[in-house]
Amino acid sequence: MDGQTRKPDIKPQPSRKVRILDAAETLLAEYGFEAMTMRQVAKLAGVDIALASYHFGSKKGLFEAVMQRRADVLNALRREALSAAIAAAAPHPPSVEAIVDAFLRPILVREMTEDEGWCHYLELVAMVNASHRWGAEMMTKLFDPLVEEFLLQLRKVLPDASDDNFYWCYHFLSGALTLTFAQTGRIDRLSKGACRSDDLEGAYRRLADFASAGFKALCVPETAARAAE
Amino acid sequence: MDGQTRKPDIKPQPSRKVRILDAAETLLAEYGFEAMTMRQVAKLAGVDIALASYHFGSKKGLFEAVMQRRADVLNALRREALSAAIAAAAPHPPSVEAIVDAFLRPILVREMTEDEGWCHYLELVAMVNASHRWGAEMMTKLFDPLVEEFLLQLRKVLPDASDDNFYWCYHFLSGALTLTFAQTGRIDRLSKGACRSDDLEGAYRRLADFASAGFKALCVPETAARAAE
DNA sequence: GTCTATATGTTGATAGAC
DNA sequence: GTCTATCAACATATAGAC
Repeated sequence: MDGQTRKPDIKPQPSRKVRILDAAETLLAEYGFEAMTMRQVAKLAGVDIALASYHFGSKKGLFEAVMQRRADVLNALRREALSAAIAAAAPHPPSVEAIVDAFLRPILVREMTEDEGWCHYLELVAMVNASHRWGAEMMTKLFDPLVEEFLLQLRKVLPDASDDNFYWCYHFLSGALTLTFAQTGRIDRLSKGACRSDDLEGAYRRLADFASAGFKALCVPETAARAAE
Repeated sequence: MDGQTRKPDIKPQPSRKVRILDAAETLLAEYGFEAMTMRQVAKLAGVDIALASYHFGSKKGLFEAVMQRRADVLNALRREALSAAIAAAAPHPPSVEAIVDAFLRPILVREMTEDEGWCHYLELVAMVNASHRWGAEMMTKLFDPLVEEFLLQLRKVLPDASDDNFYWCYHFLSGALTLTFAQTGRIDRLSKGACRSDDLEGAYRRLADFASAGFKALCVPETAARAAE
């Protein structure tokens, strides 16, 4: 696992390959895929321009590697959180709130909120999700397999929801989620300082309540009927 | 108003300036700001490459002109819808549902759902909203003045909401809204055909219910307390 | 694995004729 | 207003030395 001489006291600098990924992540979040240049990446990573092509084949390949890297981590954390929610509620299925919480909370783990790299990644996910060009394909590939596991659990506590209401609710949650964690700073201006984009903990808590209420309003017939009064 | 010879039976071709705006709108939605080239714009508009610079100064100027054009139209329609909702409910303030409806419904007017240009514009708004680079500045400038009028009305029926809950709710609505009308096609895949991205009418109806329920859950103390049980 | 050097193409912008 | 011609800068990608 560690073929190097010995682990120094000071945190060793990441490998060049990792530095390229980090640099690309930062620049993709800031400028988007087309505006980011391989030259910028090489410069920020402190390596030669040709090395990125060597490791990732092409600019597109580098982009995909950046997207995949943390998607794997996030999916693992979410899967874990979902399993824990199921175990905690057994033998009953977990509540809507518990499932939504398991979906959202992993984004808040210490490692993420304190790692600048994760912030850049979440900005990037928001751009990709909203993008006509990559939105469907990339988000589907990266996240939807696990999303389907969450929806399967949600189905058990929302058995009477129609398919379309059910999926649209997830879609609304996805839009609110990606925009919120992109931390664009718009809400800071609109609220004149009452809300801060970087208050991820506060945003998470409110989004969980907001989305849970939305799911119930559309996916629980009794609630839906009452709302229509 | 019409300095040309006579209005022909066939719809006259728009002016070159308008054709440039239309072309840029299409290409911006498809490729994003940096990836779109002035050459593509000129080719699609059927004009010379230099004309876009002549009319709009620069690529950035063209981008801003595209964003502004339909924002003005949408804001006018929304202002009208809000006034109508206030008039209909007078002397009471309109309900949460009525205000949210006035905010969302203008996007559905016939002219919009049938005009391909509007679809491109809405894709573009989703990208800008999620963009760290332009999100805060551009959305604030284009849309937030009118958003504040809507929030002022919402305040009247949600007097006990805390400022932060209130603004976060709008933010969630904004994310769900822009992603939904971007029609990225992701939901089509996830739902295996049960939902269609281009079902704007259905999406609007569900989003109105979803967001109204969310607002009430977070901004009505009684509801919020009950939700916490 | 890493870098130098370079091939080959495209970009945004503008000066100036009409 | 509209177009032709052109520029300097910059892009991705790769061949080949180390």
